[in-house]
Amino acid sequence: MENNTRLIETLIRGRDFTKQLQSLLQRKDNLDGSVSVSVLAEDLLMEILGSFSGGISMLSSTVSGEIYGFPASPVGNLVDKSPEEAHSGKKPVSVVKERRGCYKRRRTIDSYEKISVTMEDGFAWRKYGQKEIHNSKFPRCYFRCTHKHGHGCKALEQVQKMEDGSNNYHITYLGHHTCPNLSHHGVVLDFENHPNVSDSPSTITNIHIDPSIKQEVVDSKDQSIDISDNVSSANDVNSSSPISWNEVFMGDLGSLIMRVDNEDSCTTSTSSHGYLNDFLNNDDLLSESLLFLDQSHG
DNA sequence: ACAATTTGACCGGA
DNA sequence: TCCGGTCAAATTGT
Repeated sequence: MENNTRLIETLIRGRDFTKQLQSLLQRKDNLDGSVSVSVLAEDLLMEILGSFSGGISMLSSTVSGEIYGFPASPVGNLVDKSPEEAHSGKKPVSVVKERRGCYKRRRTIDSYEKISVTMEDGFAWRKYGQKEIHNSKFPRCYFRCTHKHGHGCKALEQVQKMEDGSNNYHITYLGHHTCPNLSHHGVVLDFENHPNVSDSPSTITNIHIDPSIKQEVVDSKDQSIDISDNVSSANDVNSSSPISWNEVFMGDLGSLIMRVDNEDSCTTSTSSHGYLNDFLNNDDLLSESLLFLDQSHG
């Protein structure tokens, strides 16, 4: 219960920071020089991301501590290897046996997907695996946050090249960054025109999200996603589905901001800013999102 | 020397 | 048993 209070406080903090960022970005519209503004915005973004990540990880740790849990010392004893074992490519049986049950497969919660022209997203990722996927032309690459050890950050990323002939990547994010220094490695807000969104003078370009991005929450197999449909409809103002609150929480805030900005740049008739404003101004929606989080983790 | 990546084996859910 | 996610030794890069 005390945790819930802390969680709410944390999320409210995040909302307040987002309000500040919003007014900052609005102020930016009236300014031509945006260097100091973008620095401020970057700091605010860090605060926001920290608040949301903190709240989410609080919830994760209290409700389902094992979701992302890895055992502290999963590895078998390699010191006892005989010289023969050490030189053969094969691992000794004892080592293999001690690895049994050494990790738990994560559930497919706290994930969201997006399509992007680049794998670069401002976070520092380290590749830890690659797999050929059945019936897929391209392998899937597995990344974890570089700060997994330093800060215990449990964020994971899966990247697979799309088979539709484009050079887009299908990126799945699992978990949230809890490392504190995320945006200093490339998530920089600048407000120069992006070639693909030249209509908007206030486009955040250095977060790698393309205007065609459409993100979805995926928490069950039944919610299969036709990526190509989503990409095509993302630029269709009439079919563009409203962002939902679970998307707000499941996605990273950079994507959220890009999406809002993107729809703005597409001069959609329905003000997508409304969704952000709703979140910023409506305490009921905050409670609603908390309820959603509670359910999704239960 | 240390960090990052590659790659084949292991693991568990379906 | 299959398939995809993860581990960790070996290899490569800085």
